[in-house]
Amino acid sequence: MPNQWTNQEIAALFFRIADILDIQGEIVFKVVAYRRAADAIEHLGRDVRDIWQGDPKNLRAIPGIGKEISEKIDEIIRTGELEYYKKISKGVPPGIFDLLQVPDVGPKTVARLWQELKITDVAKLEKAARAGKLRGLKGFGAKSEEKILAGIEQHRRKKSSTRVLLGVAYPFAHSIIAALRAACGDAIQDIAPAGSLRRMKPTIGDLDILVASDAPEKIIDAFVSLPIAREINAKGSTKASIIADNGMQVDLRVLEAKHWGAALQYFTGSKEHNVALRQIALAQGLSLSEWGFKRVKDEKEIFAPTEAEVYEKLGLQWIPPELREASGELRLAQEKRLPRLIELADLKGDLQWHSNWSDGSFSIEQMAEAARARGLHYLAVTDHSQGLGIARGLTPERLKEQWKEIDALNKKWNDFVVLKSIEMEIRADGSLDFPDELLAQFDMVLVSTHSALKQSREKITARVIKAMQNPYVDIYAHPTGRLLGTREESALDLEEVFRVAKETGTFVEIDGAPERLDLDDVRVRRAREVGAQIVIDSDAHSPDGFDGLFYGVAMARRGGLEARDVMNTLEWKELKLKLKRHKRKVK
DNA sequence: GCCGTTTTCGGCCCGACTGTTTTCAGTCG
Repeated sequence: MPNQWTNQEIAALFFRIADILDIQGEIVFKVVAYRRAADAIEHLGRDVRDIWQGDPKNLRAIPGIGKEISEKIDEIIRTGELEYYKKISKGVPPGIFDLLQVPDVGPKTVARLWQELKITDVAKLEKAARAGKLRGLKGFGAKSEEKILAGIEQHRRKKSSTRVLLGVAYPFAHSIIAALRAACGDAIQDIAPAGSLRRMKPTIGDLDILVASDAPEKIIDAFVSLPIAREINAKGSTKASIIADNGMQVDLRVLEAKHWGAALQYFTGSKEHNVALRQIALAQGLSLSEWGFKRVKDEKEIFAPTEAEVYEKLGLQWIPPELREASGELRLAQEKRLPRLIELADLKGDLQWHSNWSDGSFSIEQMAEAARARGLHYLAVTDHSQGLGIARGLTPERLKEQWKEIDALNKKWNDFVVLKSIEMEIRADGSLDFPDELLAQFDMVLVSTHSALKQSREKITARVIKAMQNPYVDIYAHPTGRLLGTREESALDLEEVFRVAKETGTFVEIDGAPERLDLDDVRVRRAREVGAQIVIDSDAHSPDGFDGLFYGVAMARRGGLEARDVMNTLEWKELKLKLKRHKRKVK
């Protein structure tokens, strides 16, 4: 029986090996190789055993994994241990790794602190710095001590603060942009968020905002004078950094319009995408930086005023920011085969949201009018079923009352329809909250789990699969059950779930609620590869909550989905034909 | 350690900043 190391655990081990080699002064390329391999495993989207299948050679299909590392993974899967790690980690104090996390303390510094001063954790480092003992090291002065103490302080702050949800950071960034536009008017030639926000990652660390302007002082002054600026970290002639009143760090950079394209590309990242892009540039005799291109042979500068020109110059299609994670997008752009990503406007309906019949705050009519105003054509009401008592889950009796209300409402519009659905609880034993006779009367049925989320992989997977095999179950919602920053994913075997979803014709959901964003990009990509059909829902509990569709679409875009991959881009009339219950009828 | 329409050996992204240096090493993003 193979042991159950997760991808994340295997990745963490290789990251740790990289740190040890780094401190030991191993050549950086070897260190980088381990980090690249760790990163690849972390973002695989499927269990590494599925690729392994008993033969380490299979693993070499994964970019960044060659002979040595594939054999190490093989050893970990087979034995649950890694001799090489035991060997190199011998005698390495565990506090060393925390030291590496302190800003301005890198592997070289850690090695010297450890060997020359016997400093093996952050507490000892702080003590030594305060006592003025670091300046004894060659190349260290009083300023180095100050810098390290400041770094320790920052490290502590960072450790205690969590990343901010995309659903919070996105509107916040755009409010800053609006405020700068209002304050600076024509002085702003262009302005955009960069970094992980522009790539629409589920959580955001710092905000990066880029401005093209000929009057940088004016922009910088306006920025540090914003009412939301609680502290000013740095203020120079072309960049500034503040801590906002919500605790987020916001960095602003101002540059000339001729550098805009290269700078926007550079600051959007990801780092891995940029590294790969520069390699492509180099192969064409071009050196790429945030300032533009430089021809290697004669150092001639070539500007890229727009981002499209950066990619075009390299013979690539422009790559949407959501895809820039070095997960195959560059090859697709070279072959001019990038997907035409889904957009918010492609969605015709929302298949999960809640009214005041259960734990929502607004009536079905209020929610429907809000959705209609956003351009949607249908909504499937999905209040909770009785099994979720805490959310005032519906009994069959109350359900019948709700249906009367829905029937009456549907007389109101001829361009909009409210459908009868339910968010039905899959009980811990895999049984469902309602009998099939009742399920048959819904327009569609969505299922999910809210309890016993810590069941073993086997148990929870079997539970979900059993539900998906029910002929009246149409959608499996927020599959992993994660709550960002609050609750880990369940141990569910998603590969198996996607496979069964395809086989049974059950849709899997991307839940766009900002605290969920479940599925994430990696899983979305894998779901499509396996052949599962996907829907995007808001899980709204109020009219504002329909913003969840926008964030859900962002996850779909990150996962490379086109409109045709998402079932609720269809009008209800067409979607209906895709449901199991209808397919069965026409057979 | 990985990888190959310039290579199975010899490369492996780029620039800025900092502090301590008289030319550079380390760190960061």
